[in-house]
Amino acid sequence: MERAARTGSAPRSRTPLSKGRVLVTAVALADEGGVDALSMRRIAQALDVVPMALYKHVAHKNALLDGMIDVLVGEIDPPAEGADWKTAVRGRVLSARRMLLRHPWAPEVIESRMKARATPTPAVMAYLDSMIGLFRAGGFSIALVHHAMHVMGSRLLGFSQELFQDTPGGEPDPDAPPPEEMAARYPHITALAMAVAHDEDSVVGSGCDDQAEFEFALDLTLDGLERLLART
Amino acid sequence: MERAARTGSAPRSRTPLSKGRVLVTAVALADEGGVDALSMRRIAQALDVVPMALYKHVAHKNALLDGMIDVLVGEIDPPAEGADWKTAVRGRVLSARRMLLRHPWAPEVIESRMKARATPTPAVMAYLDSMIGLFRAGGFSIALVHHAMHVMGSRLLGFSQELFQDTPGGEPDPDAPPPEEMAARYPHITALAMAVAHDEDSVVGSGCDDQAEFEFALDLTLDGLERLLART
DNA sequence: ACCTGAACACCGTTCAAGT
DNA sequence: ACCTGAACACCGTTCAAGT
Repeated sequence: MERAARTGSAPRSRTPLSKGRVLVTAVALADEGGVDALSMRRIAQALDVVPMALYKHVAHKNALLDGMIDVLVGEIDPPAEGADWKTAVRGRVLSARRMLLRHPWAPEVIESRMKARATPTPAVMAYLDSMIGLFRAGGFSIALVHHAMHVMGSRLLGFSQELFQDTPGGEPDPDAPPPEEMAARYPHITALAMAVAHDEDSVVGSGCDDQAEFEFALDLTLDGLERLLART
Repeated sequence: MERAARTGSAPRSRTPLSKGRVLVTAVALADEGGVDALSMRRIAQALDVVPMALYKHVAHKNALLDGMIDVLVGEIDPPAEGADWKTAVRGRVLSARRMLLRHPWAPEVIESRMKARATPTPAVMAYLDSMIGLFRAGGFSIALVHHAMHVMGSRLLGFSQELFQDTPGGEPDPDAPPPEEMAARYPHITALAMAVAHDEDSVVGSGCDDQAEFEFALDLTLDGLERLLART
């Protein structure tokens, strides 16, 4: 009877393997368990396939990571039509940030893969090209767009790049100093943390609105660029 | 005679192992071969020690990475004395950037470790505390420093966060499209790249001065903050 | 010709056996 | 009590044996 259950049909998943299915599965696994827990063997297992079958669709693990980046970039909204450059860029960056919040492992992977590659992945190239197009349509000279791209940097992909999250989580530090010693050793950080906590009448513990701060930083940057544009 | 050579002295390196030696060796290995090639076993080999000996000085590999970050942050110059806030912050960020250029693997490690930890590593905490102190001494209100920290983000540690380096290197892309197709597919990037290449009479190939662009972006940010400060 | 199991050369870390 | 070799449970990827 075991035999009957297995005869006449594919022994594994019915839908055939494809690069797209591999990538989407890999992204889902990374979302669940982080990128450290992502292995070729685990992806294969999730797809109910032998590990070596993956190598028909991705050359090696780095190529898989590149493909995953492109899946993510594909989630960024296209630019708003008919909007001025500033709102178009702003909206797109905020869309990129929403994507990053869904995939917290993305910055690390993008950071490592972008540095290893001679040229960005195709989807990133297309995204950057379209972004440059938005600036150009807004009246930026080539030289000024070049500056703008450097100024925006990875913020274009929604990187918030905080050095420390005001809303802490993650591994509790075993040898973290007690609060009173913290206050003595890092007086300025402590003062800031306390002020922020009391500042707003927010329900959440930290009192720091990350989204608002991101937009604040983004707007400061865009305002700076706008000022440069007006000067020419 | 082999026997004589080995008796009466430690069979391996004479200087005793210490956390500092482990960390410095790990940083050196990462500088040479990148962080992917860094393993506990390889560090042990470089120190002429059995792998397990490392675990007396670092709890596990993540703790080692944290320690390496602190070594790097220790390389950042202390703030200039007697300078106004803007030059003090500017100088320090540029020092951080010089550090990052010496350790290209750093952003990836910082990115991944900072996200995993509830609180930054001790050296990063001290650095941020001192940075906040610079702003405060310059007359920034607590609320404004908070904004400033979000605006500066990981630029404080010298992250240049380019999405693509104008001076390409790294793995050549096997399935990269030929130049003429590149131009058709990414017209804006191509136009920008060509303009930048011809623009300056630089000796280097690319024509993009990364250092100048970094300072440009940094100054735009600092100017924006200065404007906010003046408004209060 | 295609697919895949076993094998290779690595990992980080545990643990028990040695001194 | 300390140190360490062997072992465990994983990796990514090669390769030869199977169909």
